[in-house]
Amino acid sequence: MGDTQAKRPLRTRNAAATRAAILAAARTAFTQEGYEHVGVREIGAAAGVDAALVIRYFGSKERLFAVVVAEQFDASSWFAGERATVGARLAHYLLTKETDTGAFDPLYLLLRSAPNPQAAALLRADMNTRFLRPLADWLGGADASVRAELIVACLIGIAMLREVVCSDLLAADDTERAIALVGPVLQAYIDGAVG
Amino acid sequence: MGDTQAKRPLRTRNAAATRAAILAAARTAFTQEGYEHVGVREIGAAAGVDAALVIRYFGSKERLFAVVVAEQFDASSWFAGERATVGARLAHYLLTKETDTGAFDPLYLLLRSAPNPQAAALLRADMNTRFLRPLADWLGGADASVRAELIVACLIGIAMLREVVCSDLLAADDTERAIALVGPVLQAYIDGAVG
DNA sequence: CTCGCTTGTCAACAAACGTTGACTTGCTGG
DNA sequence: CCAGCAAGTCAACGTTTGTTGACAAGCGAG
Repeated sequence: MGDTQAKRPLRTRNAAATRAAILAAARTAFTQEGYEHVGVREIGAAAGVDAALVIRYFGSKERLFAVVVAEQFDASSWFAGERATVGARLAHYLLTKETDTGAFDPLYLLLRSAPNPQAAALLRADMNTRFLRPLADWLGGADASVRAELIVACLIGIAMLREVVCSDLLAADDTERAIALVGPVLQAYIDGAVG
Repeated sequence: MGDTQAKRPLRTRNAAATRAAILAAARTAFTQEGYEHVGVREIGAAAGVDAALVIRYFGSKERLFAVVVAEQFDASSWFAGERATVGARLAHYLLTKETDTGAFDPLYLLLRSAPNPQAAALLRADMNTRFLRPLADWLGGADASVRAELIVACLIGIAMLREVVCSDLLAADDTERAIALVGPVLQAYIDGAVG
């Protein structure tokens, strides 16, 4: 966050390290601001590098975004541990996570970049192959794919609500109540105990 | 959709009618493509008018968007009729609605324009005052505002999933199953019968 | 009929964008 | 030690964007 100066090398010449720095900067920026609101100049500056180098290393902004998406889309960390408590833990994570942190979260990457058609195409592909499909396999049972989608829809919707309509509701006071309301629903989808 | 010619007046001089035409064009365009992917030139062309006139009538693109949002954000049509069947009807509407139609839907306006900070601020305000608050009042009971938010989150999430991840899942075959799974959850939030 | 206000168009603006090619700088193998 | 290639910078391009001010045209009142 502090290395915006460009004169002193600031890092010994190393293609791999520079590439990694660009990728890390892009990951943070895309997650926080979305595909279209991040410029390659901004990414370059955050990595302590000229914007042209970003293009030279990744071909285009779109391909850089594709690398970021492919690199980090992963559902396995979310749906792990004891199955009976996944719903509650997921609800807790969703509703207590700080929204303004730079930590990567595929959910925020998705909802902040979805309106762009090119970004949406990339997100669509990885969302299906790396998230929904594994989740459906993990769920098993009847209507596994539909249940997987509804779980993801629930996650996206809550993240979206916290992101866009953040001010008034879902305030700190109601967080516990919200967790108590969301958890069982998620768990019902996981167990296939609805309908 | 067909009146793109600009030479012949095509409409008698009428400020009110022209303003309405611009507003209608903006409504459709913003809903289908989102705030940032619509240019004032595009809106003007759809209304059979020069882009400069759009600005002269509404001050700026942002204010035009604000008018569109304020004009149409309304929850009352969704949460009407027999209370016991609202969940099922809502689920059916959500999952069978054609996504590519030009029909206005505040949900799509929201999720396609949310990444833009200025648009998000406007959406946030109207979402709260014109949607969540009335819905919470209509719901009543314990945790009304939290339940209202979770209902909206569910709607947004499903719309988002259909919009972004449209290809593989939530296909036509599974629609009935999805409706059967979503309806009861929404109804439970409406009745306050969760947790 | 004609004056004058309203309605509308046109050309141009400054800024930002991704991208490109030519240039300079630094490390390293022989 | 120095040639050569890799790593990085710089200036510029062509578009596209929202917005502006000056100008043309139409309609109603007198």
